[in-house]
Amino acid sequence: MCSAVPSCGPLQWIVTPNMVRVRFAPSPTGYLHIGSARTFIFNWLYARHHQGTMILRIDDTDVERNTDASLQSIYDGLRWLELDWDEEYRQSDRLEQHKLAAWAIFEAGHAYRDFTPAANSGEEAASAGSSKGPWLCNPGMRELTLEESERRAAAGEPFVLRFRVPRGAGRTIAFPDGVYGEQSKSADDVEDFALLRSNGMPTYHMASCADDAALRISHIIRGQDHLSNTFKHILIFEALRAELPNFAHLPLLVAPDGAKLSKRKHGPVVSVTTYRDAGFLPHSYVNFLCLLGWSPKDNREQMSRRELLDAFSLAGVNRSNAVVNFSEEDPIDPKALWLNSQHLRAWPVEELAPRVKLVLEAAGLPALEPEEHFRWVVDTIRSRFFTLNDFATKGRAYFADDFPMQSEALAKLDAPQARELLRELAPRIAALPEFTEASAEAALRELATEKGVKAGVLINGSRAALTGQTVGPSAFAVFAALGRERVVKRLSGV
RNA sequence: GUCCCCAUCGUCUAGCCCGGCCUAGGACACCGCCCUUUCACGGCGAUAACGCGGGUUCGAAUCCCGCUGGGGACGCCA
Repeated sequence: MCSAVPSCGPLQWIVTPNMVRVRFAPSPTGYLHIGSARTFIFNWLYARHHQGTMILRIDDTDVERNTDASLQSIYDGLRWLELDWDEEYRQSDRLEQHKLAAWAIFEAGHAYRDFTPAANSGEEAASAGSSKGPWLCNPGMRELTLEESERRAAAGEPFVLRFRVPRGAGRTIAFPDGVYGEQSKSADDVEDFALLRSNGMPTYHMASCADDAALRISHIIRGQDHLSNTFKHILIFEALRAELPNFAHLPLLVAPDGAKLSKRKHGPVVSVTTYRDAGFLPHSYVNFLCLLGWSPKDNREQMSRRELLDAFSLAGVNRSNAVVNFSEEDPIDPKALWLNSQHLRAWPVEELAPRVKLVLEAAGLPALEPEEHFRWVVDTIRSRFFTLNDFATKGRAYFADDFPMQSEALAKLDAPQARELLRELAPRIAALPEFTEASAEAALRELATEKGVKAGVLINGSRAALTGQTVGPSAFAVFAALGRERVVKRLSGV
């Protein structure tokens, strides 16, 4: 099992079987994004597969943009997906350690104060996109003597603390990526990034690395958008004299136009709540997300949680971005829907029933009594449904007396004699000594024979009259599902 | 612009590392047929891809180079 994971050597595996520690570190600045959810899932799968520890770390250092609602949406989303974690941290609780770490880097000579006013720095950054070439550092600041730096700081001049990237020495920063393989970049191409802002607060790079080191994260598994940041992070780990974690980057989830999924551009398709509200089974959505950028390599698609856990490995993660196939008209990826229908059919009915009940409740519909009967109905109608919501919409006639009549159903009833025959069937059903699928069928066929019509007229007519639809289970199963009282009432009312 | 990454059916992917078993496999969607006195499920079938150009080789989807295309990073955001 271990051989599939290059970053986990056999010796390490034998000696310290429990040392895998991974983390998911969202910033609470928006609702839970499906890309973030997928990152959580891959980390979680990795942790659980290796009997490791899953850590949730809230990266809330951006005080301006943090919201409680967003934090809540992260918890809600993860809980809905039935995902769990073993340890939880709040980055803001660890501010002092991050600052200390930054100053330790300064003390060691790997950082310097940059007194360039924020506005100028911003202009530099803005113009870096033009023909002037990449921005590496603000002029003059790297070379400031320690004395002058101390003097200006003591005088109260604001500054940002920047990492002094080793340059001009031909230094190459390299690391093996668990997904992308050997990575390397010349230090000459890495800019002097900030460690502390002018208000003294640590930046993301600083806080993140300090925490990853302090929490002894063994594997950093995150989106590919961090691949180029990793070179900076390695520099920080080194300056901190911390052991380097293993890195693995995940291909990004993109829109059909190839662009990174974003809340602004793509709206609700990026929020996990959309899929919850659409009536997805949590596990089926997890399953779908797993298939975006990962494959068990053996053609399996519909997989249980156990199967996912057993099959997961970084070796199965591919390198190209995955398109979430949605459109303006339909925000849901057809494959996600199909996968959901498969799980809906395969799920043990006793576990499915309570979920259906919740959906019915939300739609103001009562579940059926007794429980045994309710389960039987759920089981007989589910093979035509794709989401939980379908039980309340397409399946409304099974739970309520007010349901829409489709035009196709109306057409069946308008067939010659159809209404008369159905109205005649009603008292016969009512008079049955025992009401079962079989007895109802016998009564119906008897009537058809008496009147010399094809049984199909009555069978299809009944389904139409009873459910308002031409789509559905065997008409006799519909009889049994509705119960004698409703059947008689609906038939006589055509 | 600089740096990094990626490139198989419309979409998700297998195959690529360790060239030949690939006239490129599976799945979704679409279409057709079978099953079904309905519809769905299920079964069967059809359409559909190795971005381009050079090498290397007896042989390349697989290895090398270039091009093109796409993505990402380049903030006192995370």
